[in-house]
Amino acid sequence: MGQASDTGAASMLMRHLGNFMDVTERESEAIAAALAGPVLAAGARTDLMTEGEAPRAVLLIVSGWACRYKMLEDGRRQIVAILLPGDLCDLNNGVLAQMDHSIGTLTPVRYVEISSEVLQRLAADHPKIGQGLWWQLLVNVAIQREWTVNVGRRSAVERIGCLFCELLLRLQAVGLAGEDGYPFPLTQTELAEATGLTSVHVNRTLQTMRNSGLIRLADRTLSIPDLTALQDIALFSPDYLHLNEKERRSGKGVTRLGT
Amino acid sequence: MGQASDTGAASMLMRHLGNFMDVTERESEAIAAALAGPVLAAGARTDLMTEGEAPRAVLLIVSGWACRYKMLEDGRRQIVAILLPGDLCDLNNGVLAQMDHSIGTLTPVRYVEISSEVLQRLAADHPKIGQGLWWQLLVNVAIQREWTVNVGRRSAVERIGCLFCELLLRLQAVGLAGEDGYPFPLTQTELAEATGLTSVHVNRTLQTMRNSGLIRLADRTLSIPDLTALQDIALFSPDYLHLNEKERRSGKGVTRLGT
DNA sequence: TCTGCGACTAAACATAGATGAATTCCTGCC
DNA sequence: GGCAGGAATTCATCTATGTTTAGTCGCAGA
Repeated sequence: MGQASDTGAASMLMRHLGNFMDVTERESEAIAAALAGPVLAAGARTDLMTEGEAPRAVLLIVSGWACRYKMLEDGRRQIVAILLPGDLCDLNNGVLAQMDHSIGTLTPVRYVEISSEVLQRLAADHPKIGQGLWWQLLVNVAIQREWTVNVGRRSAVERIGCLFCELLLRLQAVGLAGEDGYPFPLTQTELAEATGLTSVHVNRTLQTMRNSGLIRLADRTLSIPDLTALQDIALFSPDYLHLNEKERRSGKGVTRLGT
Repeated sequence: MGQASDTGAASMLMRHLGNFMDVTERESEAIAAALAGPVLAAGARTDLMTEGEAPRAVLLIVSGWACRYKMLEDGRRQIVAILLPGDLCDLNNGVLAQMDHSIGTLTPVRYVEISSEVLQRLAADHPKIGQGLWWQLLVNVAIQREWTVNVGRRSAVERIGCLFCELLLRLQAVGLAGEDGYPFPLTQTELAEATGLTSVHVNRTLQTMRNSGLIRLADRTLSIPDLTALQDIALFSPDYLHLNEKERRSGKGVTRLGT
């Protein structure tokens, strides 16, 4: 924090990949070179890509929050993913001709656009980075599955609780959350769109959660006094985020207890 | 149908990839070689892979239906994807150490296991096949997103309607569905687990849909007398299946009207 | 200072869908 | 040919969540 270089595009991506692999000097230079393009900026609530368009490039979120969303003809909107700094969208390889969903910002966002070719070359020249990108993609799919479970089978408190836990871990993974809380920019309406509820019911549910001391949420800041309690109530299990692959692969994978 | 070779592992995969690319003689031989392993069989309702395990290999469904599912601690189950013949599961590249969901059969299934290395070599030697595998993966992610919308924002009729439409198109894409119907092996309980409903409510909803003539479903066979009507009622749009990429890429992409 | 807008809150009412239990219908199996 | 167990069906009841409406607050612009 504080130092300008820490919040650059390359270092943001490296922070994220750092959860999967150790990045060597050489690799870090290659990443910096690949992300040399200009950092672009977009205001809150604007589309970075729109359903139906041809995907132009791969987007790397540098700061701010964005989301993937789909709309039904009659206006119902579902946010299907939240994109945080360090997240790479649409590792498309030029395969799909048309976006089947939109990408929109939730807050003001800084981002860079990377061409598929540059990324492909990066992955080819540095296999470990290639694996890292692959890891990001697979984790995103895993998150998408978990979201399906979330809206399909969980109650309102559970849905919101799980989302809060997921975001805490993901933000911590890129150094953007404290021990037990983080800035939470979503409006209740957007929270509703992400959880498959209505804003009214989200409001009701947040009140309950506040009253029972599960969360504190005010002034766009969320804090979770007792993470274990929230995880238990929400039936949240962090496995699907695959945040510990590095340790596991490096052989010390024996440390797991119980399960 | 009928000829044995038509239902082999290689030809099943090629049927699927055929929606994305034209497969040359050379490529088809390479695919056949890569899938030379034995065809395995599993009964209905058994796990091919279980949450928590290390993924052994990539699975190619040759015949029968399977699914991905996740269970909550208290027993609630959500089916997050349906796997049909020609589908490749867990293009994992050896990156993730642990399955975050299970893969189970719905009917008796014949399948082959392919090692990541073999697939990687296949993709490296035949870039177009590599793209085809990439396409499969991206479409699966797109389907997953659509399922999130489905359970998050759609009503019971819409959810079931959309699922029926999706399966029709996907089965037609591998030559396993007729013009307006297909064998439908799921029980109402499983249908409920896939749509985020209860079996009782699925039953009610199916009655309604039958009575209004939208579908016929009996003897494990579904038929859709008026696909357009069902699509309209369910707010189904097939874009996310990306079944027309071949035409679109080959330049005649100008044929689209309206939109 | 006034006005308008969006976020949040709140309460009353409506309903889609869940729950639980009972009955019937198949289908495979002995 | 009878039986067992799962699947489908139906009913009655309940509740979590949606809908509607309205009020408050803070902030931005005129």
